[in-house]
Amino acid sequence: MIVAAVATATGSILFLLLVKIMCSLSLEESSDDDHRGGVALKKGPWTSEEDAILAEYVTKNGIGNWNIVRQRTGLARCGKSCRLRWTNHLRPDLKKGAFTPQEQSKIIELHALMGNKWAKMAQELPGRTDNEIKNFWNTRLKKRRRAGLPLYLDDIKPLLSNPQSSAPSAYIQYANDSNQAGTSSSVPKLVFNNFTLISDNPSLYVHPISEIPQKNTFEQQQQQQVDASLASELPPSFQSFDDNYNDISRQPPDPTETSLVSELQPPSFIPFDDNALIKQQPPPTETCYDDPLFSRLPPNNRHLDAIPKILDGSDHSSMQEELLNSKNKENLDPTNQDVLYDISRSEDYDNKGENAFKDTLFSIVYPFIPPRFKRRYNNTS
DNA sequence: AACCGACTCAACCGCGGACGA
DNA sequence: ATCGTCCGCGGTTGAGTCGGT
Repeated sequence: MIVAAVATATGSILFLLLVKIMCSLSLEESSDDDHRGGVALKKGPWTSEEDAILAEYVTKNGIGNWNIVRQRTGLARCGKSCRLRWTNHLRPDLKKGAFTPQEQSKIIELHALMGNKWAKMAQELPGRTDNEIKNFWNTRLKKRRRAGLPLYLDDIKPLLSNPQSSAPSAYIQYANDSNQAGTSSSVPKLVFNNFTLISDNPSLYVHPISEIPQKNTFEQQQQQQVDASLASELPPSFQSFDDNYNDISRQPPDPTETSLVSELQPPSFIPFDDNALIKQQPPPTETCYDDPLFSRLPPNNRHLDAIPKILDGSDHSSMQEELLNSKNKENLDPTNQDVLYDISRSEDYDNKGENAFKDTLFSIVYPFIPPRFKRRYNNTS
């Protein structure tokens, strides 16, 4: 009997303790909100009536102390839900509709600088919410990952602030820079030395190896038929390289190589989307080539180290030598030369190894790889 | 017309920082 | 120093929509 009474009392105490703990937990915001003050709180989409109540309250009382909104208005919504609804939908300064191309470019640029800092990014895009930006980015991320496309110039992003690079393609400008005085922004700005984004063309990225066209047999046959007519339309860099290559190796071509000529055509892409860029400064003059600091190709030629990674590794030294001696390296786009220069001088190159920059390097260097090496790449990939 | 998968986006969740008692 | 509350952030979910079959 006594034992039973003790057991009952102990059980009651434990029960009361449990109830107390449950009650205290229900008052914490993190577990919020379903039953605050004994009233079941509503979840899910807001109705226009709820919107009107909340908007009227905020208009009269201003924002802040969201948890008393329910008490004052009778809304069956928690404070967090009210704040979210106001900031993301009811604020009068919100911009509705899809992101403009300018805004998309800005988001891409900001994400390259600060990562998933949606709220910070939203500060740079007036009228846009962090939620909108986050959704936009995640959608874009999903699409481009599926397509095997890079998100931005990711591989060279670490270079942008590389203090050792004396001739960077771009740098990060902070709000307290002298020439930024007067701006209220606290977010650093990405500044390109020689180029600026055309705002309605957000497709600025380096094409990865995966975008190099992989022709099937039928397409190869078709390609062979049109190769001759296309040859005269090749970009100058390809034509001049082929001329140069022919100058170097005048011996009769190997018949097996001849059959592969159509595979050796330059890829149908431009290493950089030139349409996305406007040149602000004229290309460097020829005298630049003589200046080791501003060599049109990286002086230490580290970019060439990435190439054997893609090839079979047996003949890369001769290919490097050929590339180095190639007269037409002047045809390399000045911007790409800057990128290569930065990459070759980057500490990140040492830290991450060549794989981190492989795609970027290869897309730039590809047009300058002799055809026979391209064939080797095609066979081994 | 029905179904299905992809996509969009509003809303929720959990966490952590700030701040006052 | 500790606790409770508020607030904001980033990640995730799920309902609705759209387009293709």
